[in-house]
Amino acid sequence: MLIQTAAAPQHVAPLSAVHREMDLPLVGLIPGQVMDVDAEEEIHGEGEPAQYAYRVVSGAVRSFTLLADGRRQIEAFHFPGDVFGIDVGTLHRVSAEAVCTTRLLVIKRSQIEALSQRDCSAARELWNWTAQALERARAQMLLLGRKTALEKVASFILAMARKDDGMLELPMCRSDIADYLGLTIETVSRTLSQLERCGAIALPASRRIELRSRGKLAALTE
Amino acid sequence: MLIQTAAAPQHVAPLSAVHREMDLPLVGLIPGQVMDVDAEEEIHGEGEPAQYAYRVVSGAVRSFTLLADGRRQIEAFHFPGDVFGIDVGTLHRVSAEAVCTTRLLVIKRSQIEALSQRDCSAARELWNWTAQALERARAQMLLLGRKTALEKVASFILAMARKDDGMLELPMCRSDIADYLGLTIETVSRTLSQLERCGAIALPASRRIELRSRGKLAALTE
DNA sequence: CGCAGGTTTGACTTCACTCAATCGGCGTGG
DNA sequence: CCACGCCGATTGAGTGAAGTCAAACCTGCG
Repeated sequence: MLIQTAAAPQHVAPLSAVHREMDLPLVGLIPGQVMDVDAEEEIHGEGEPAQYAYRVVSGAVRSFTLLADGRRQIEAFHFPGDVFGIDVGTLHRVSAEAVCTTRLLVIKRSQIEALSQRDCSAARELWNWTAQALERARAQMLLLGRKTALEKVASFILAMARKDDGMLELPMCRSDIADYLGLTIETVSRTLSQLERCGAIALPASRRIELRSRGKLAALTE
Repeated sequence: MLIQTAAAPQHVAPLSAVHREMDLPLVGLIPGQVMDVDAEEEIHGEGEPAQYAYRVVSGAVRSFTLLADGRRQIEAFHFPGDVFGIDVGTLHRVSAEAVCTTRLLVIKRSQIEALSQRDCSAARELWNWTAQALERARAQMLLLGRKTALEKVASFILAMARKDDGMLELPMCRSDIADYLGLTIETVSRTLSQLERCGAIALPASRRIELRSRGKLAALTE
């Protein structure tokens, strides 16, 4: 992390009130602090005390859980605007790492707690974030349990291309994609090549995907 | 459903205040109504307006989503005490059906809304239910994406045996288990037979599982 | 008793995994 | 500027875990 390497997030620079308000409606009532993390750096670990919650300003974050032998399931990627790390108990139930150089807003859990006890609309916003995460988790369960490799990769591309159109730049490597989709890197790679061959996408660079036919992709999504 | 067959849940009998309070701390402030549903009956459908939330009194419920071609992923089973059907938006994002004859407490969504705007602790409880569902969804994502058939079935048995010890009676059929674990009924059946052969469980009837060695099961869970 | 549904088992197939080799882009150093 | 090495990505060959299709088996019920 920027400036200091201590385990706990360090204050870097308070954001201007205007900027903060734009980025954090409601939860923005709490004075968040900016934190910069390098690529691959851990933000919080599974089982650690949940002292902070986070909002992505720029960059990307992966939340994941591990099995004893190291198999990894990435639960979600978090992009600018997304909130993560709000767990109900006192411990984080997943680990989170920066996928690339990432800037975060850090919010003290104790302040969230205090606010949500005073302000029902803040409590409601907390609920909203968790419900949104649940909604995504449900879609991911359907993908993991019932879709083929082709459908998984097509769904992934369409989900990542929500905002952009035509071209998208992936911040994560193949093994991140594989662990998100419940596949191996080889299968991800083969499937992307297959999508390129059939004209659905183009792959000008390994982390750049050009959408050639949204229709073909959508048809494969089932 | 009992008494009437209309799509909307029907009032049956108000529960005594004491009983209601025991079953529904906080959300119990709202006068819930009892509803009985038959096995296989739909409770709410995906995309329907979310007029009600539910709490299981007795029986079992499955929440699931479908792909266009009918492939099904069961997101969760709900047992006595569990709350389901609290979605944030105005529409249910999953379908719910009774696994067997089931008694539910039904709560009007509008009343939940109203209460959560007045009472921060009620809002917090709503958040809690959703967060609990998310927690389970995360564990299920790890299972679906990264566990083998043997690990999936062993995990399932251990999760179902949380309360009971030694013997457990499953309310659901093999295809429900298969759609919950991301497997086929044949694989579930074969895997159960395998667990019986290796002495981890006994299967005196198709829906009855006797735990013979929790250790062996746990070892297979990874 | 016989049917119907769910379940188990068997034989075979296939999709995705494993292992291994090769490719390609990028940064470093000669 | 080019050569080298590194690391992630791609591709290929072969394997294996789970799926498909199909038959047999319970078990409860009319």
